[in-house]
Amino acid sequence: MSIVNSIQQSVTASLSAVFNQSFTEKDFQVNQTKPEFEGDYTVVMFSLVKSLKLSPDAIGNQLGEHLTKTYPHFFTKFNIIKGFLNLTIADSYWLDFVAKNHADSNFGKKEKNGKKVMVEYSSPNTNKPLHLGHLRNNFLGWSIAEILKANGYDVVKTCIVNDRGIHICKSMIAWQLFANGATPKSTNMKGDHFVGQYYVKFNDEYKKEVEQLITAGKTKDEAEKEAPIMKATQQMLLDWEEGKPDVMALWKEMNGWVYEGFAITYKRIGSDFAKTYYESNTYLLGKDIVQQGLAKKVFFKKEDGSIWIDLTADGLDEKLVQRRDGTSVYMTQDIGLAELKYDEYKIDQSIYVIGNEQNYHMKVLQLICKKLGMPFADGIFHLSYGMVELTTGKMKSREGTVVDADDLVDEMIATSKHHTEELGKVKDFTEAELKDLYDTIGLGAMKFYLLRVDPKKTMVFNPEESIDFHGFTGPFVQYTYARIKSILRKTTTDHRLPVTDSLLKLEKDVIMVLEQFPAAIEQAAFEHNPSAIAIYVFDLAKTFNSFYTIHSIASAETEEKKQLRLSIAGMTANVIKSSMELLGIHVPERM
RNA sequence: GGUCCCGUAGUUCAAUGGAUAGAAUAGGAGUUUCCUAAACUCUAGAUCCAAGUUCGAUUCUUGGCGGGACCA
Repeated sequence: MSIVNSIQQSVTASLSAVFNQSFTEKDFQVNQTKPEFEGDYTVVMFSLVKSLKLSPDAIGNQLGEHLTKTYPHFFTKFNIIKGFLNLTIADSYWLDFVAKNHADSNFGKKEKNGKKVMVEYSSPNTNKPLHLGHLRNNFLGWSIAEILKANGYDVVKTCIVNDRGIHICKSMIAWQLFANGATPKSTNMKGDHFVGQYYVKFNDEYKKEVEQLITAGKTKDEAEKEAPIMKATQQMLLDWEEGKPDVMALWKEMNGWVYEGFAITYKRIGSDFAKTYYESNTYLLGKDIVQQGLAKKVFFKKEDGSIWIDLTADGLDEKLVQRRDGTSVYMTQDIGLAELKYDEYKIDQSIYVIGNEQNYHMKVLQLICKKLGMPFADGIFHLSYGMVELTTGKMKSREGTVVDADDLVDEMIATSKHHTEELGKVKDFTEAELKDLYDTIGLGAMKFYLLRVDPKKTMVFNPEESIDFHGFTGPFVQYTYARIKSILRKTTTDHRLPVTDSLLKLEKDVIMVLEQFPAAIEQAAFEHNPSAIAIYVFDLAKTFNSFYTIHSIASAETEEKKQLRLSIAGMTANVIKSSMELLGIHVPERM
């Protein structure tokens, strides 16, 4: 049980004993005591004033007396300041905590709870390479999956690849027109970048054609519709839907190139999927659901034959679920895919890691599923994340300000290499060890930078800050880990020695943070928020750094102190490693 | 036009309705005969505005102002 839970229990028990009224842990708050006051944890009295009809200080006094008398091995001291009851926890409690948990590399993780959750993330289009925004998505998805695993869930990671549609045909047409048969191999390019070129080429050409038509006297609307390259693209989409062999062959070949490129990027950044869905296989799903919905009168048909759902009673609009020509829309496919996922994996929860521009869409999706009585409807959760902007504003592909994922990873790793060489601490490493270290630090910095912010919030990507290795960064935490490992290598641990010393302030500070790790994991899962872990582990590393710069571990005052500090250090290393793993970040033994 | 999200030090980010709003970075001043200075210590600096609810509001409500997204 966590310390906060223990305090809540004893306080509820003491309250009923002293005041002869029953309370629950929700009737009062337990916080960590602010550093400027004496004590470890604080119970706030104000919320009890009304029901007890006593002053906060009077309640605090009686409660404090009772607690220290009843649980002398847990609470040693108390003081009351302005309605806050500050409690000091016995050193023996903290020492016991370290003794029990310091060697447990699974500390903080929960037993399996028998529930299964799916995390859909990444979900790229096959017409261009991944960019900075995708990185936030990938890191979030991976991390939330790990966090849920640590909370006892079985996790199925999935990806839906947007591999069909007009935008895919655009790069195909441009390739046909301009490539002269070039391939990624012949041009020595990564496949996704190669195909992305033609998507850009399409837009350039389209723009030219539209301008020409406008100069020839067409209106903007007409020009946009009549531009030959656009008409060719639309024809190609129709051909694709009919399964015309040459179009299918080109489509398969170009998507294949993209997948080869994606595979390299995914491997580097550590994304993986238990199952990949392809839109080309799922885009026809959901059509029968439309019919069911009509029969259940959840949907209605308009005069032109199009099918809608009326969500005005829920504060939303009417939403189209099938066009008048009988073709389905994104919403319908998404309902179909949601059902497919449920049928295939029998999941209790389905998390979608998708940007916040789809908030409305996802709200409607869940609402429709509920109205259709889908058994999985309540389990749908949209992990909505904010856009990544640049210091100069938004990323715009048309203005060429999109930060490419591969370039960024290269740059981060190059910077970590440069920095490491400058410091010259690992000159004895082999080539392979060095490469590994550069990857660890570079990717660590990047992942930490993107995960340390609350997912819901729009964040600003500052290139200079992102490659900073000082302060609130991945390398800072990694460095603390490496330092601990270095100390552990140079000392010998003897766990048979009794640990009976009392605690110094800085020792206790570290132990208190360590004790909060399980709570941090729970919070991160509850909020679907990896930044809770990033903030936690940074706090731990910082607290540990302050501790061990003042108190030597290897040459501690006594052998007992040394063993205690080694236990604290070892446990800190374990928890740092576990935390960073939850963020998808490796930690180096040396750096 | 409708719906939703966001405004906190110069900058980037924290803060289940709780004490004097925390960090990082940039600025200023220091720390190495001692476990890796990618570190540590000290210093200065902020809640968009106006009402309301509350013992207590960055947090909740309403109205402004500013920024963003989505739906047509």
